[in-house]
Amino acid sequence: MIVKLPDGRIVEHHGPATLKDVLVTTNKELLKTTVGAKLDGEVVDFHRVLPADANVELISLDSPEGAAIYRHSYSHIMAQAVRRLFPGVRLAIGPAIEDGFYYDFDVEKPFTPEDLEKIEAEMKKIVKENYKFERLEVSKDEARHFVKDEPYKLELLDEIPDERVSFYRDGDFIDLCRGPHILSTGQVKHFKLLSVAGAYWRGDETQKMLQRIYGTAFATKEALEQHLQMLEEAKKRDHRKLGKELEIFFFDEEVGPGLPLWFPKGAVIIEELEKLAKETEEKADYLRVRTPHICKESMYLRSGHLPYYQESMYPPMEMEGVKYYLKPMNCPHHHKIFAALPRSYRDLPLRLAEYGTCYRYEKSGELFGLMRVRSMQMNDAHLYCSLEQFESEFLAVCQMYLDYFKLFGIEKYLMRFSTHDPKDLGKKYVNEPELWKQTEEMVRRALKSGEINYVEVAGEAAFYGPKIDVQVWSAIGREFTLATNQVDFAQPRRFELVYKNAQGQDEIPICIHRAPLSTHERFIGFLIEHYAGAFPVWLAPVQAVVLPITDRQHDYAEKVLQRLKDAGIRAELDSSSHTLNYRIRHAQMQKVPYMLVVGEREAQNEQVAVRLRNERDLGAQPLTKIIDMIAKKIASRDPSL
RNA sequence: GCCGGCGUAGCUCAGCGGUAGAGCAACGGUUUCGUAAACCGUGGGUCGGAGGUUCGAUUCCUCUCGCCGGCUCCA
Repeated sequence: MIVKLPDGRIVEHHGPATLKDVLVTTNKELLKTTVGAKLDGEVVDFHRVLPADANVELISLDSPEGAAIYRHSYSHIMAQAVRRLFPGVRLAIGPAIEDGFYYDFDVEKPFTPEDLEKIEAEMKKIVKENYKFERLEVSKDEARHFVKDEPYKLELLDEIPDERVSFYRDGDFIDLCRGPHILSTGQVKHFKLLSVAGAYWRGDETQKMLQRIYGTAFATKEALEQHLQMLEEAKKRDHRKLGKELEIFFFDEEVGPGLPLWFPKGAVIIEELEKLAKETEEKADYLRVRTPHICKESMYLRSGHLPYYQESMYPPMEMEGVKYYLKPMNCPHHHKIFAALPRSYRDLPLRLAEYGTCYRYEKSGELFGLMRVRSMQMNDAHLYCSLEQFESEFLAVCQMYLDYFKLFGIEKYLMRFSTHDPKDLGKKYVNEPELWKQTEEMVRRALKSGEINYVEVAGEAAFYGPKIDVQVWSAIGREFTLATNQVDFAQPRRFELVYKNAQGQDEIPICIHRAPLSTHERFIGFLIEHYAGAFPVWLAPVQAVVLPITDRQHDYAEKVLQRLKDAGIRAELDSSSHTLNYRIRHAQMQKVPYMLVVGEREAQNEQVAVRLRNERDLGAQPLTKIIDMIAKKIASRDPSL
């Protein structure tokens, strides 16, 4: 047997053995820092008897695979503690997740924060008691007998195809589990329970709600502390906190949940984003349109929104016996614009764009600051094209995302190709099985030809077609779809959209829905966190603040302010009677990119002393030069100061 | 929508069965200052809302609204 150690050295062992046997005889030290091994890509633990010809690579505690193993072990330790403290509990599932673990429990009374403390204390005991994790393999029948009082485990067992299944035991606790696990409960000592929350069994809202406890664990005390501190830091860049502090947006109880109000500073950011979108779309030959916020019921019956999207729509208002709905999407209105004129193949691709205002009745518990709201303005456009044009149109849209992301410095994102799940046809998705297959294949081909990295997820498509979603994460780690690029084969048919092809025959166009800049709400929510409130100059609500040192420079400061404004720079003058230090601190906390200090010397020489938001001091500079510099940064949307 | 937690001044928070307090902010005055908090003073709250228990409720109970952590769902 060949064992590759984390430092690259190789250890040989003769005959079959468990990993533990090998390490005990060759390198006992490694028993402390190794949590398992990789055997032909499969992760195995200490307990597996490995064949004589095995070629394994050790997994150390500090590797990502190692972390997943000990975190999973911690979900067992937590379940063990819960079982000791709440004997009537029924166990559901307990996996490792990114940065931690959870376990779902069915308990009579939901856990309180005090319960969490008790559970944590009990877990510490279990860690100290240092039980070995033992693997037991049994037949399914034996397994059923083992878990006869655990309804959730029985359900899980029924779904395991294998004839034999494994259990893991540590001390007084045993759980159905594939493994692998750490050597013993004392091998990793640093953990913390973070929160309790309700969670439906199998994530299905028709099923029973269980109690989920989240926790985190790390190989070292330092790593745990660092992680906890990172969580604290993340809270500081939470857009809900910064949004109010920087006077960007707020919510008002009386206006309603999920209905943000934008302060003037927020409106500035919106205007800048719209300017960017208009410029970009104009270059790409998009045409702007405008549509009303409501429409009659009949249009949403035709579009398919009413059968497939109704639960996300505000209830209708009735006038003169006709029902009107607030629009949850802009597409039907745009389809009407396509249909309003006779279209020829020469008109295609036709790209209709609008920052459309939509309203969606999101369930109250789903609302989340600006990231999930009920009123939103979408960076929307619908591209109508022929089958032949599809690929290049689709890829051009993907390229547009990537260009935007580069501009904003967005590096951490995931392109997700969302396809339909055939079992939901007619329920979540329009019932066109063949068209679904064809369209999805078309998108797959386009993605491959464009060499775009993506993951494919079934069951996440829009009701009218597959889509590419760009996933990002909020400061506190919640995942959101930022941009979206969707293919629609259903609505063009339903709206009877046609164009005359070169042979003079009617053809149905394909429609691409796209929103690379997401909605103003979600995009700005995301940007606030992405920049931690320190927007690049072109987006900063206040780009420069003029700070006269004393009242004697007031006139000159006014002049500087005027010159800045004349150059199109959003500038303010802070001539309040606070000390200079105070005013600098204030500007700094408002994340104003440029602080222009003017004292006696600057006033005499037509200069300003420039302090940057990043605390760099450019010293005294000619006013003209600085104005020129800032104006250039704005015009080129330069991310640097 | 579901499970749990929380709502006290603009913000961060203290208090608690006898009708409210701090710091910062705001406002007034003094200060005129060279790169992250000058000094003094003043005002500000139907303690989220409604009902109940009580001689008396911000405090205890019920309902309701909103927010937060998740689940589900999504731009």
